[in-house]
Amino acid sequence: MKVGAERDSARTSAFPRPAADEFSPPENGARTRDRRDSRWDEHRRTRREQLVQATVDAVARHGAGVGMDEIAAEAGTSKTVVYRHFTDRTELYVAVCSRVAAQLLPKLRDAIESRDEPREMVAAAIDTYLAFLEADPELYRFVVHQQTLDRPAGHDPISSLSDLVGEQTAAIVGLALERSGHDRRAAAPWGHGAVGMVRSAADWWLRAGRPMLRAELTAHLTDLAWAGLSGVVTPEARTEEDK
Amino acid sequence: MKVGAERDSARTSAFPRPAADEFSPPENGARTRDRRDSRWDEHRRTRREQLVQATVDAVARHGAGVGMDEIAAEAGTSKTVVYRHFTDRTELYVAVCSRVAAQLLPKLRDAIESRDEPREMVAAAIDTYLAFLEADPELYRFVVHQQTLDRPAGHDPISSLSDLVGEQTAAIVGLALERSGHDRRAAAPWGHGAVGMVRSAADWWLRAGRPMLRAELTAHLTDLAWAGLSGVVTPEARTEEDK
DNA sequence: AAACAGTACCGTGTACTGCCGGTACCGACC
DNA sequence: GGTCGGTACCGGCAGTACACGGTACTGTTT
Repeated sequence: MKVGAERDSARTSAFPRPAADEFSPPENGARTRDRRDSRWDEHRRTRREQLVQATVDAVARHGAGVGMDEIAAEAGTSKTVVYRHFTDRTELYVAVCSRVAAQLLPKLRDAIESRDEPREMVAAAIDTYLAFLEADPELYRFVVHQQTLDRPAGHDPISSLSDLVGEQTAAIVGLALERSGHDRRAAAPWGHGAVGMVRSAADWWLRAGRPMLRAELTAHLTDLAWAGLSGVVTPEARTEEDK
Repeated sequence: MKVGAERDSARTSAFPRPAADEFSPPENGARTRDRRDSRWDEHRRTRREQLVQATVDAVARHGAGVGMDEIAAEAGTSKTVVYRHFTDRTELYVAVCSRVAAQLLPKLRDAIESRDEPREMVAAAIDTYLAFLEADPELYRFVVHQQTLDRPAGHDPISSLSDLVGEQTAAIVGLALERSGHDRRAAAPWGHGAVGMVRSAADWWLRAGRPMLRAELTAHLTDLAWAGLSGVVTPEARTEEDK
Protein backbone atom coordinates (compact mmCIF):
# COMPACT_ATOMS: atom_id res chain seq x y z
CA MET A 1 0.00 0.00 0.00
CA LYS A 2 1.35 3.32 -1.02
CA VAL A 3 0.13 6.03 1.26
CA GLY A 4 2.56 8.84 0.67
CA ALA A 5 2.56 11.81 -1.64
CA GLU A 6 -0.94 12.91 -1.08
CA ARG A 7 -1.35 15.51 -3.73
CA ASP A 8 -3.80 17.86 -2.12
CA SER A 9 -5.89 18.87 -5.00
CA ALA A 10 -9.37 19.94 -4.08
CA ARG A 11 -10.48 18.83 -7.48
CA THR A 12 -10.32 15.09 -7.85
CA SER A 13 -12.63 14.76 -10.73
CA ALA A 14 -12.50 11.45 -12.40
CA PHE A 15 -11.66 8.75 -9.98
CA PRO A 16 -13.74 8.76 -6.85
CA ARG A 17 -17.05 9.46 -8.40
CA PRO A 18 -19.58 7.31 -6.63
CA ALA A 19 -22.13 7.10 -9.36
CA ALA A 20 -23.77 10.41 -8.40
CA ASP A 21 -27.20 9.05 -8.94
CA GLU A 22 -29.84 10.11 -6.57
CA PHE A 23 -27.72 12.78 -5.11
CA SER A 24 -27.46 16.10 -6.92
CA PRO A 25 -25.25 18.72 -5.35
CA PRO A 26 -26.54 22.24 -4.76
CA GLU A 27 -26.36 24.86 -7.40
CA ASN A 28 -23.30 26.68 -6.20
CA GLY A 29 -21.04 24.90 -8.57
CA ALA A 30 -17.83 26.31 -7.24
CA ARG A 31 -17.62 24.65 -3.90
CA THR A 32 -19.62 21.51 -3.57
CA ARG A 33 -17.16 19.56 -1.51
CA ASP A 34 -16.38 20.33 2.05
CA ARG A 35 -14.27 18.60 4.61
CA ARG A 36 -16.89 16.06 5.40
CA ASP A 37 -16.49 14.79 1.88
CA SER A 38 -12.90 15.46 1.07
CA ARG A 39 -11.56 13.83 4.16
CA TRP A 40 -12.45 10.50 2.60
CA ASP A 41 -10.50 11.09 -0.57
CA GLU A 42 -7.43 9.27 0.55
CA HIS A 43 -9.42 6.43 1.95
CA ARG A 44 -11.21 6.08 -1.35
CA ARG A 45 -7.98 5.97 -3.28
CA THR A 46 -6.44 3.31 -1.12
CA ARG A 47 -9.67 1.35 -1.06
CA ARG A 48 -9.83 1.35 -4.83
CA GLU A 49 -6.27 0.19 -5.03
CA GLN A 50 -6.96 -2.51 -2.50
CA LEU A 51 -9.98 -3.72 -4.40
CA VAL A 52 -7.99 -3.96 -7.59
CA GLN A 53 -5.41 -5.99 -5.75
CA ALA A 54 -8.12 -8.21 -4.33
CA THR A 55 -9.39 -8.79 -7.83
CA VAL A 56 -5.98 -9.89 -8.97
CA ASP A 57 -5.76 -12.27 -6.03
CA ALA A 58 -9.24 -13.57 -6.65
CA VAL A 59 -8.34 -14.27 -10.25
CA ALA A 60 -5.30 -16.16 -9.08
CA ARG A 61 -7.44 -18.18 -6.72
CA HIS A 62 -10.61 -18.82 -8.73
CA GLY A 63 -9.52 -18.39 -12.33
CA ALA A 64 -10.40 -15.88 -14.97
CA GLY A 65 -14.12 -16.39 -14.50
CA VAL A 66 -14.34 -14.95 -11.01
CA GLY A 67 -17.57 -13.55 -9.75
CA MET A 68 -18.10 -10.33 -7.94
CA ASP A 69 -18.94 -12.13 -4.74
CA GLU A 70 -15.65 -13.93 -4.78
CA ILE A 71 -13.79 -10.72 -5.46
CA ALA A 72 -15.53 -9.06 -2.55
CA ALA A 73 -14.79 -12.03 -0.33
CA GLU A 74 -11.15 -11.88 -1.32
CA ALA A 75 -11.14 -8.26 -0.24
CA GLY A 76 -12.71 -9.28 3.06
CA THR A 77 -15.86 -7.32 2.49
CA SER A 78 -19.08 -7.51 0.55
CA LYS A 79 -20.21 -6.58 -2.91
CA THR A 80 -21.76 -3.35 -1.75
CA VAL A 81 -18.38 -1.91 -1.00
CA VAL A 82 -17.08 -2.92 -4.38
CA TYR A 83 -19.98 -1.25 -6.10
CA ARG A 84 -19.54 1.87 -4.07
CA HIS A 85 -16.13 2.36 -5.62
CA PHE A 86 -16.74 0.95 -9.08
CA THR A 87 -19.95 1.58 -10.93
CA ASP A 88 -19.94 -1.85 -12.49
CA ARG A 89 -17.83 -4.83 -13.32
CA THR A 90 -16.45 -3.21 -16.43
CA GLU A 91 -14.98 -0.30 -14.51
CA LEU A 92 -13.25 -2.65 -12.14
CA TYR A 93 -11.98 -4.64 -15.06
CA VAL A 94 -10.58 -1.52 -16.67
CA ALA A 95 -8.85 -0.60 -13.44
CA VAL A 96 -7.25 -4.02 -13.29
CA CYS A 97 -6.11 -3.62 -16.85
CA SER A 98 -4.54 -0.29 -16.02
CA ARG A 99 -2.75 -1.80 -13.09
CA VAL A 100 -1.41 -4.68 -15.10
CA ALA A 101 -0.43 -2.35 -17.88
CA ALA A 102 1.39 -0.22 -15.35
CA GLN A 103 3.44 -3.26 -14.49
CA LEU A 104 3.91 -4.56 -17.98
CA LEU A 105 4.62 -1.43 -19.96
CA PRO A 106 7.72 -0.42 -18.02
CA LYS A 107 9.06 -3.91 -18.39
CA LEU A 108 8.53 -3.68 -22.10
CA ARG A 109 10.21 -0.31 -22.19
CA ASP A 110 13.19 -1.59 -20.26
CA ALA A 111 13.48 -4.58 -22.52
CA ILE A 112 13.49 -2.36 -25.55
CA GLU A 113 15.90 0.17 -24.18
CA SER A 114 18.38 -2.43 -23.05
CA ARG A 115 19.16 -3.40 -26.63
CA ASP A 116 20.91 -1.61 -29.41
CA GLU A 117 19.84 -3.40 -32.53
CA PRO A 118 16.23 -2.67 -33.47
CA ARG A 119 15.59 -6.28 -34.26
CA GLU A 120 16.77 -7.23 -30.82
CA MET A 121 14.40 -4.69 -29.37
CA VAL A 122 11.50 -6.42 -31.04
CA ALA A 123 12.69 -9.79 -29.84
CA ALA A 124 13.09 -8.53 -26.30
CA ALA A 125 9.66 -6.98 -26.25
CA ILE A 126 8.03 -10.14 -27.55
CA ASP A 127 9.84 -12.28 -25.04
CA THR A 128 8.85 -9.97 -22.22
CA TYR A 129 5.24 -10.21 -23.23
CA LEU A 130 5.42 -13.97 -23.41
CA ALA A 131 7.16 -14.15 -20.07
CA PHE A 132 4.41 -12.14 -18.44
CA LEU A 133 1.77 -14.35 -19.92
CA GLU A 134 3.57 -17.50 -18.95
CA ALA A 135 4.07 -16.31 -15.40
CA ASP A 136 0.41 -15.82 -14.72
CA PRO A 137 -1.79 -17.30 -17.42
CA GLU A 138 -4.94 -16.90 -15.41
CA LEU A 139 -4.48 -13.20 -14.90
CA TYR A 140 -3.57 -12.95 -18.54
CA ARG A 141 -6.79 -14.63 -19.55
CA PHE A 142 -8.77 -12.33 -17.32
CA VAL A 143 -7.13 -9.20 -18.58
CA VAL A 144 -6.99 -10.00 -22.26
CA HIS A 145 -9.93 -12.27 -22.93
CA GLN A 146 -12.67 -10.37 -21.24
CA GLN A 147 -14.66 -8.67 -23.88
CA THR A 148 -17.06 -6.08 -22.68
CA LEU A 149 -20.13 -6.87 -24.67
CA ASP A 150 -21.54 -3.41 -24.25
CA ARG A 151 -21.46 -1.11 -27.19
CA PRO A 152 -21.89 2.44 -25.93
CA ALA A 153 -21.76 3.67 -29.50
CA GLY A 154 -19.80 6.75 -28.75
CA HIS A 155 -16.84 6.99 -26.50
CA ASP A 156 -14.03 4.54 -26.64
CA PRO A 157 -12.32 4.45 -23.31
CA ILE A 158 -9.56 2.07 -24.09
CA SER A 159 -10.40 -0.90 -22.04
CA SER A 160 -8.64 -4.15 -22.55
CA LEU A 161 -4.98 -4.70 -21.92
CA SER A 162 -4.38 -5.46 -25.55
CA ASP A 163 -5.70 -2.04 -26.44
CA LEU A 164 -3.45 -0.33 -23.96
CA VAL A 165 -0.37 -2.17 -25.12
CA GLY A 166 -1.38 -1.68 -28.72
CA GLU A 167 -1.82 2.02 -28.17
CA GLN A 168 1.59 2.27 -26.63
CA THR A 169 3.17 0.25 -29.38
CA ALA A 170 1.47 2.41 -31.94
CA ALA A 171 3.04 5.45 -30.34
CA ILE A 172 6.48 3.94 -30.50
CA VAL A 173 6.01 2.83 -34.07
CA GLY A 174 4.70 6.25 -34.98
CA LEU A 175 7.78 7.83 -33.55
CA ALA A 176 10.05 5.53 -35.49
CA LEU A 177 8.06 6.05 -38.65
CA GLU A 178 8.26 9.78 -38.32
CA ARG A 179 11.94 9.70 -37.59
CA SER A 180 12.64 7.76 -40.74
CA GLY A 181 10.39 9.83 -42.90
CA HIS A 182 7.52 7.44 -43.50
CA ASP A 183 3.80 7.87 -43.40
CA ARG A 184 2.77 8.28 -39.82
CA ARG A 185 -0.73 7.05 -40.49
CA ALA A 186 0.50 3.50 -40.58
CA ALA A 187 1.39 3.70 -36.91
CA ALA A 188 -1.94 2.65 -35.43
CA PRO A 189 -2.55 -0.34 -37.70
CA TRP A 190 1.01 -1.47 -37.23
CA GLY A 191 1.01 -1.04 -33.49
CA HIS A 192 -2.27 -2.81 -32.90
CA GLY A 193 -1.45 -5.34 -35.57
CA ALA A 194 1.89 -6.27 -34.10
CA VAL A 195 0.44 -6.65 -30.64
CA GLY A 196 -2.42 -8.71 -31.99
CA MET A 197 0.01 -10.93 -33.78
CA VAL A 198 1.83 -11.77 -30.58
CA ARG A 199 -1.40 -12.10 -28.67
CA SER A 200 -3.01 -14.54 -31.08
CA ALA A 201 0.10 -16.60 -31.41
CA ALA A 202 0.39 -16.68 -27.64
CA ASP A 203 -3.21 -17.75 -27.32
CA TRP A 204 -2.59 -20.57 -29.71
CA TRP A 205 0.53 -21.50 -27.81
CA LEU A 206 -1.28 -21.70 -24.49
CA ARG A 207 -4.30 -23.45 -25.97
CA ALA A 208 -2.14 -26.04 -27.67
CA GLY A 209 -0.36 -26.81 -24.43
CA ARG A 210 2.89 -25.00 -25.19
CA PRO A 211 4.12 -27.29 -27.94
CA MET A 212 7.46 -25.48 -28.12
CA LEU A 213 9.77 -23.61 -25.83
CA ARG A 214 9.09 -20.00 -25.16
CA ALA A 215 12.41 -19.09 -26.73
CA GLU A 216 11.44 -20.84 -29.93
CA LEU A 217 8.13 -19.07 -30.08
CA THR A 218 9.88 -15.78 -29.48
CA ALA A 219 12.27 -16.49 -32.30
CA HIS A 220 9.54 -17.37 -34.75
CA LEU A 221 7.46 -14.37 -33.85
CA THR A 222 10.45 -12.09 -34.09
CA ASP A 223 11.13 -13.44 -37.55
CA LEU A 224 7.59 -12.76 -38.58
CA ALA A 225 7.37 -9.37 -36.97
CA TRP A 226 10.68 -8.23 -38.29
CA ALA A 227 10.83 -9.59 -41.80
CA GLY A 228 7.24 -10.52 -42.51
CA LEU A 229 5.97 -13.29 -44.66
CA SER A 230 8.20 -12.39 -47.55
CA GLY A 231 10.78 -14.79 -46.29
CA VAL A 232 8.49 -17.73 -46.87
CA VAL A 233 8.64 -17.76 -50.61
CA THR A 234 12.30 -17.03 -51.01
CA PRO A 235 14.04 -20.37 -50.99
CA GLU A 236 17.36 -21.03 -49.30
CA ALA A 237 17.35 -17.69 -47.54
CA ARG A 238 17.45 -18.70 -43.95
CA THR A 239 15.62 -16.23 -41.86
CA GLU A 240 17.49 -16.77 -38.64
CA GLU A 241 20.68 -15.66 -40.26
CA ASP A 242 21.81 -12.67 -38.33
CA LYS A 243 22.92 -14.15 -35.12
CA MET B 1 -56.37 -43.68 -24.62
CA LYS B 2 -53.25 -44.36 -22.75
CA VAL B 3 -52.38 -40.95 -21.69
CA GLY B 4 -49.66 -39.94 -19.36
CA ALA B 5 -49.20 -43.27 -17.70
CA GLU B 6 -45.54 -43.46 -18.66
CA ARG B 7 -44.80 -39.79 -18.69
CA ASP B 8 -41.25 -40.11 -17.68
CA SER B 9 -40.59 -43.69 -18.49
CA ALA B 10 -38.04 -43.27 -21.23
CA ARG B 11 -36.14 -40.23 -20.24
CA THR B 12 -33.40 -41.16 -22.60
CA SER B 13 -30.03 -39.58 -22.84
CA ALA B 14 -28.88 -36.60 -24.87
CA PHE B 15 -31.00 -36.20 -27.93
CA PRO B 16 -28.82 -35.25 -30.81
CA ARG B 17 -26.97 -38.44 -31.31
CA PRO B 18 -23.85 -37.91 -33.33
CA ALA B 19 -25.62 -39.83 -36.04
CA ALA B 20 -22.77 -40.15 -38.43
CA ASP B 21 -24.93 -41.18 -41.34
CA GLU B 22 -28.36 -42.37 -42.02
CA PHE B 23 -27.42 -45.83 -43.07
CA SER B 24 -26.60 -48.42 -40.57
CA PRO B 25 -25.77 -51.76 -42.06
CA PRO B 26 -28.58 -54.26 -41.58
CA GLU B 27 -26.44 -57.02 -40.24
CA ASN B 28 -24.46 -54.75 -38.06
CA GLY B 29 -23.94 -56.82 -34.98
CA ALA B 30 -25.29 -54.75 -32.16
CA ARG B 31 -28.52 -53.18 -33.23
CA THR B 32 -28.59 -49.68 -31.89
CA ARG B 33 -30.54 -47.59 -34.33
CA ASP B 34 -33.71 -48.60 -36.04
CA ARG B 35 -35.86 -46.74 -38.47
CA ARG B 36 -37.79 -44.96 -35.78
CA ASP B 37 -34.62 -43.14 -35.00
CA SER B 38 -32.86 -42.90 -38.31
CA ARG B 39 -35.84 -41.60 -40.21
CA TRP B 40 -35.32 -38.28 -38.46
CA ASP B 41 -31.72 -37.87 -39.50
CA GLU B 42 -32.41 -35.63 -42.42
CA HIS B 43 -34.92 -33.63 -40.50
CA ARG B 44 -32.42 -33.11 -37.76
CA ARG B 45 -29.81 -31.91 -40.21
CA THR B 46 -32.08 -29.36 -41.80
CA ARG B 47 -33.38 -28.23 -38.45
CA ARG B 48 -29.89 -27.65 -37.16
CA GLU B 49 -29.06 -25.69 -40.25
CA GLN B 50 -32.20 -23.65 -39.86
CA LEU B 51 -31.40 -22.86 -36.26
CA VAL B 52 -27.94 -21.71 -37.22
CA GLN B 53 -29.47 -19.47 -39.84
CA ALA B 54 -31.94 -18.15 -37.31
CA THR B 55 -29.05 -17.33 -35.03
CA VAL B 56 -27.36 -15.37 -37.77
CA ASP B 57 -30.58 -13.48 -38.39
CA ALA B 58 -31.09 -12.87 -34.71
CA VAL B 59 -27.59 -11.46 -34.45
CA ALA B 60 -28.36 -9.15 -37.34
CA ARG B 61 -31.53 -8.02 -35.62
CA HIS B 62 -30.50 -7.79 -31.98
CA GLY B 63 -26.75 -7.42 -32.11
CA ALA B 64 -23.94 -9.62 -30.98
CA GLY B 65 -25.37 -10.03 -27.50
CA VAL B 66 -28.47 -11.98 -28.45
CA GLY B 67 -30.13 -14.19 -25.93
CA MET B 68 -31.32 -17.68 -26.48
CA ASP B 69 -34.94 -16.63 -26.24
CA GLU B 70 -34.48 -14.19 -29.05
CA ILE B 71 -32.74 -16.78 -31.16
CA ALA B 72 -35.57 -19.19 -30.57
CA ALA B 73 -38.10 -16.51 -31.40
CA GLU B 74 -36.26 -15.72 -34.60
CA ALA B 75 -36.56 -19.38 -35.51
CA GLY B 76 -40.27 -19.23 -34.77
CA THR B 77 -40.10 -21.65 -31.90
CA SER B 78 -39.10 -21.84 -28.27
CA LYS B 79 -35.90 -22.47 -26.42
CA THR B 80 -36.81 -26.08 -25.82
CA VAL B 81 -36.43 -26.89 -29.47
CA VAL B 82 -33.09 -25.16 -29.65
CA TYR B 83 -31.81 -27.16 -26.73
CA ARG B 84 -33.08 -30.33 -28.29
CA HIS B 85 -30.58 -29.84 -31.09
CA PHE B 86 -27.71 -28.08 -29.34
CA THR B 87 -26.59 -29.09 -25.91
CA ASP B 88 -25.74 -25.54 -24.93
CA ARG B 89 -25.01 -22.08 -26.21
CA THR B 90 -21.42 -22.92 -26.96
CA GLU B 91 -22.33 -25.71 -29.33
CA LEU B 92 -24.64 -23.40 -31.24
CA TYR B 93 -21.92 -20.79 -31.31
CA VAL B 94 -19.44 -23.26 -32.72
CA ALA B 95 -21.92 -24.26 -35.39
CA VAL B 96 -22.34 -20.63 -36.39
CA CYS B 97 -18.59 -20.25 -36.56
CA SER B 98 -18.33 -23.25 -38.81
CA ARG B 99 -20.98 -21.87 -41.09
CA VAL B 100 -19.31 -18.49 -41.33
CA ALA B 101 -15.96 -20.12 -41.89
CA ALA B 102 -17.48 -22.19 -44.65
CA GLN B 103 -18.43 -18.97 -46.35
CA LEU B 104 -15.26 -17.07 -45.63
CA LEU B 105 -12.57 -19.62 -46.29
CA PRO B 106 -13.47 -20.26 -49.93
CA LYS B 107 -13.49 -16.54 -50.53
CA LEU B 108 -10.05 -16.29 -49.06
CA ARG B 109 -8.87 -19.17 -51.18
CA ASP B 110 -10.27 -17.63 -54.31
CA ALA B 111 -8.69 -14.31 -53.50
CA ILE B 112 -5.34 -15.95 -53.03
CA GLU B 113 -5.53 -18.10 -56.13
CA SER B 114 -6.56 -15.23 -58.35
CA ARG B 115 -3.18 -13.57 -57.96
CA ASP B 116 0.26 -14.48 -59.16
CA GLU B 117 2.58 -12.44 -57.00
CA PRO B 118 2.81 -13.76 -53.46
CA ARG B 119 2.63 -10.29 -52.03
CA GLU B 120 -0.56 -9.68 -53.93
CA MET B 121 -1.96 -12.89 -52.50
CA VAL B 122 -1.42 -11.58 -49.01
CA ALA B 123 -3.00 -8.27 -49.90
CA ALA B 124 -6.01 -9.95 -51.45
CA ALA B 125 -6.53 -12.21 -48.47
CA ILE B 126 -6.37 -9.29 -46.05
CA ASP B 127 -8.76 -7.25 -48.09
CA THR B 128 -11.18 -10.14 -48.30
CA TYR B 129 -11.13 -10.53 -44.55
CA LEU B 130 -11.71 -6.83 -44.05
CA ALA B 131 -14.50 -6.80 -46.59
CA PHE B 132 -16.28 -9.59 -44.77
CA LEU B 133 -15.96 -7.80 -41.49
CA GLU B 134 -17.12 -4.52 -42.93
CA ALA B 135 -20.13 -6.10 -44.57
CA ASP B 136 -21.56 -7.44 -41.33
CA PRO B 137 -19.80 -6.07 -38.27
CA GLU B 138 -22.39 -7.41 -35.89
CA LEU B 139 -22.02 -10.97 -37.06
CA TYR B 140 -18.28 -10.46 -36.98
CA ARG B 141 -18.44 -9.37 -33.39
CA PHE B 142 -20.54 -12.36 -32.49
CA VAL B 143 -18.32 -14.83 -34.21
CA VAL B 144 -14.95 -13.45 -33.22
CA HIS B 145 -15.48 -11.82 -29.87
CA GLN B 146 -17.34 -14.50 -28.04
CA GLN B 147 -15.00 -16.07 -25.63
CA THR B 148 -16.11 -19.32 -24.20
CA LEU B 149 -15.13 -18.89 -20.59
CA ASP B 150 -15.28 -22.57 -19.93
CA ARG B 151 -12.08 -24.35 -19.31
CA PRO B 152 -12.78 -28.04 -19.87
CA ALA B 153 -9.49 -29.00 -18.36
CA GLY B 154 -7.84 -30.47 -21.32
CA HIS B 155 -8.53 -30.08 -24.96
CA ASP B 156 -10.87 -27.89 -26.80
CA PRO B 157 -11.93 -28.49 -30.33
CA ILE B 158 -11.15 -25.38 -32.24
CA SER B 159 -14.01 -23.09 -31.63
CA SER B 160 -13.82 -19.47 -32.60
CA LEU B 161 -13.66 -18.23 -36.12
CA SER B 162 -10.22 -16.79 -35.57
CA ASP B 163 -8.97 -20.21 -34.64
CA LEU B 164 -10.43 -21.77 -37.74
CA VAL B 165 -8.98 -19.16 -40.04
CA GLY B 166 -5.69 -19.26 -38.18
CA GLU B 167 -5.52 -23.00 -38.51
CA GLN B 168 -6.14 -22.78 -42.22
CA THR B 169 -3.57 -20.05 -42.65
CA ALA B 170 -1.08 -22.06 -40.70
CA ALA B 171 -1.59 -24.93 -43.11
CA ILE B 172 -0.94 -22.70 -46.09
CA VAL B 173 2.10 -21.15 -44.48
CA GLY B 174 3.38 -24.55 -43.55
CA LEU B 175 3.11 -25.66 -47.14
CA ALA B 176 5.01 -22.63 -48.39
CA LEU B 177 7.63 -23.04 -45.72
CA GLU B 178 8.19 -26.64 -46.60
CA ARG B 179 8.33 -25.89 -50.29
CA SER B 180 11.07 -23.33 -49.76
CA GLY B 181 13.02 -25.45 -47.38
CA HIS B 182 12.40 -23.68 -44.11
CA ASP B 183 11.56 -24.94 -40.70
CA ARG B 184 8.01 -26.14 -40.75
CA ARG B 185 7.56 -25.61 -37.04
CA ALA B 186 7.15 -21.92 -37.61
CA ALA B 187 3.91 -22.53 -39.47
CA ALA B 188 1.51 -22.46 -36.55
CA PRO B 189 2.89 -19.34 -34.88
CA TRP B 190 3.03 -17.57 -38.18
CA GLY B 191 -0.43 -18.59 -39.28
CA HIS B 192 -2.13 -17.69 -36.04
CA GLY B 193 0.05 -14.65 -35.67
CA ALA B 194 -0.75 -13.27 -39.09
CA VAL B 195 -4.46 -13.78 -38.60
CA GLY B 196 -4.29 -12.19 -35.19
CA MET B 197 -2.49 -9.24 -36.64
CA VAL B 198 -5.26 -8.56 -39.10
CA ARG B 199 -7.91 -9.23 -36.50
CA SER B 200 -6.52 -6.84 -33.91
CA ALA B 201 -5.92 -4.12 -36.44
CA ALA B 202 -9.44 -4.59 -37.73
CA ASP B 203 -10.82 -4.41 -34.20
CA TRP B 204 -8.99 -1.17 -33.68
CA TRP B 205 -10.26 0.10 -37.01
CA LEU B 206 -13.87 -0.62 -36.14
CA ARG B 207 -13.55 0.66 -32.62
CA ALA B 208 -12.00 3.90 -33.75
CA GLY B 209 -14.81 4.49 -36.20
CA ARG B 210 -12.93 3.54 -39.36
CA PRO B 211 -10.52 6.46 -39.43
CA MET B 212 -9.21 5.45 -42.83
CA LEU B 213 -10.43 3.79 -45.95
CA ARG B 214 -10.45 0.06 -46.09
CA ALA B 215 -8.00 0.13 -48.97
CA GLU B 216 -5.56 2.12 -46.89
CA LEU B 217 -5.82 -0.26 -44.00
CA THR B 218 -5.29 -3.15 -46.36
CA ALA B 219 -2.20 -1.49 -47.75
CA HIS B 220 -0.71 -0.84 -44.35
CA LEU B 221 -1.41 -4.32 -43.11
CA THR B 222 0.01 -5.82 -46.25
CA ASP B 223 3.17 -3.83 -45.75
CA LEU B 224 3.46 -5.06 -42.20
CA ALA B 225 2.60 -8.65 -43.00
CA TRP B 226 4.89 -8.82 -45.95
CA ALA B 227 7.97 -6.90 -44.94
CA GLY B 228 7.58 -6.63 -41.19
CA LEU B 229 8.75 -3.89 -38.94
CA SER B 230 12.22 -3.80 -40.41
CA GLY B 231 11.11 -1.13 -42.81
CA VAL B 232 10.49 1.30 -40.01
CA VAL B 233 14.04 2.00 -39.11
CA THR B 234 15.43 2.17 -42.60
CA PRO B 235 15.00 5.73 -43.77
CA GLU B 236 12.77 6.28 -46.70
CA ALA B 237 14.12 3.50 -48.83
CA ARG B 238 11.96 0.52 -49.50
CA THR B 239 14.41 -2.19 -48.69
CA GLU B 240 13.78 -5.66 -49.87
CA GLU B 241 15.62 -6.95 -46.83
CA ASP B 242 18.45 -8.84 -48.21
CA LYS B 243 21.72 -9.68 -46.72
C1' DA C 1 -52.44 -60.56 -42.31
C1' DA C 2 -54.58 -57.19 -39.52
C1' DA C 3 -55.04 -55.22 -35.11
C1' DC C 4 -52.87 -53.43 -31.27
C1' DA C 5 -49.97 -52.01 -27.69
C1' DG C 6 -45.60 -50.05 -27.11
C1' DT C 7 -41.64 -47.26 -28.49
C1' DA C 8 -38.81 -43.62 -30.29
C1' DC C 9 -38.70 -39.78 -31.88
C1' DC C 10 -40.76 -34.98 -33.26
C1' DG C 11 -43.01 -30.19 -31.62
C1' DT C 12 -45.28 -26.46 -28.41
C1' DG C 13 -45.44 -24.14 -24.30
C1' DT C 14 -45.15 -22.89 -19.42
C1' DA C 15 -42.97 -22.71 -15.31
C1' DC C 16 -39.28 -23.54 -12.95
C1' DT C 17 -33.99 -23.62 -10.97
C1' DG C 18 -29.60 -21.50 -10.45
C1' DC C 19 -26.21 -18.36 -11.16
C1' DC C 20 -24.64 -13.73 -11.13
C1' DG C 21 -24.44 -8.78 -11.79
C1' DG C 22 -26.41 -5.08 -9.60
C1' DT C 23 -29.52 -2.56 -5.95
C1' DA C 24 -32.55 -1.18 -1.62
C1' DC C 25 -32.70 -0.72 2.65
C1' DC C 26 -30.94 -0.61 7.11
C1' DG C 27 -27.60 0.16 10.98
C1' DA C 28 -23.01 2.20 12.52
C1' DC C 29 -19.84 5.72 12.75
C1' DC C 30 -18.26 10.31 12.68
C1' DG D 1 -25.99 16.04 8.28
C1' DG D 2 -22.99 12.94 5.79
C1' DT D 3 -20.55 8.66 4.53
C1' DC D 4 -19.20 3.66 5.21
C1' DG D 5 -20.63 -1.13 5.33
C1' DG D 6 -23.65 -5.47 5.46
C1' DT D 7 -27.80 -8.39 4.53
C1' DA D 8 -31.07 -9.43 1.73
C1' DC D 9 -33.14 -8.84 -2.18
C1' DC D 10 -34.31 -8.00 -7.60
C1' DG D 11 -33.93 -9.10 -12.45
C1' DG D 12 -32.10 -11.13 -16.45
C1' DC D 13 -30.56 -15.04 -18.73
C1' DA D 14 -28.78 -19.92 -19.58
C1' DG D 15 -30.59 -24.19 -19.02
C1' DT D 16 -34.24 -27.80 -17.16
C1' DA D 17 -38.63 -30.13 -15.95
C1' DC D 18 -42.73 -31.50 -17.24
C1' DA D 19 -47.17 -31.80 -19.53
C1' DC D 20 -49.51 -32.53 -23.70
C1' DG D 21 -50.06 -33.97 -28.48
C1' DG D 22 -48.55 -36.00 -32.95
C1' DT D 23 -46.38 -39.52 -36.41
C1' DA D 24 -43.93 -43.38 -37.89
C1' DC D 25 -41.88 -47.67 -36.81
C1' DT D 26 -41.72 -52.51 -34.10
C1' DG D 27 -42.94 -56.68 -31.85
C1' DT D 28 -46.78 -59.41 -30.46
C1' DT D 29 -51.30 -61.08 -30.39
C1' DT D 30 -55.39 -62.69 -32.65
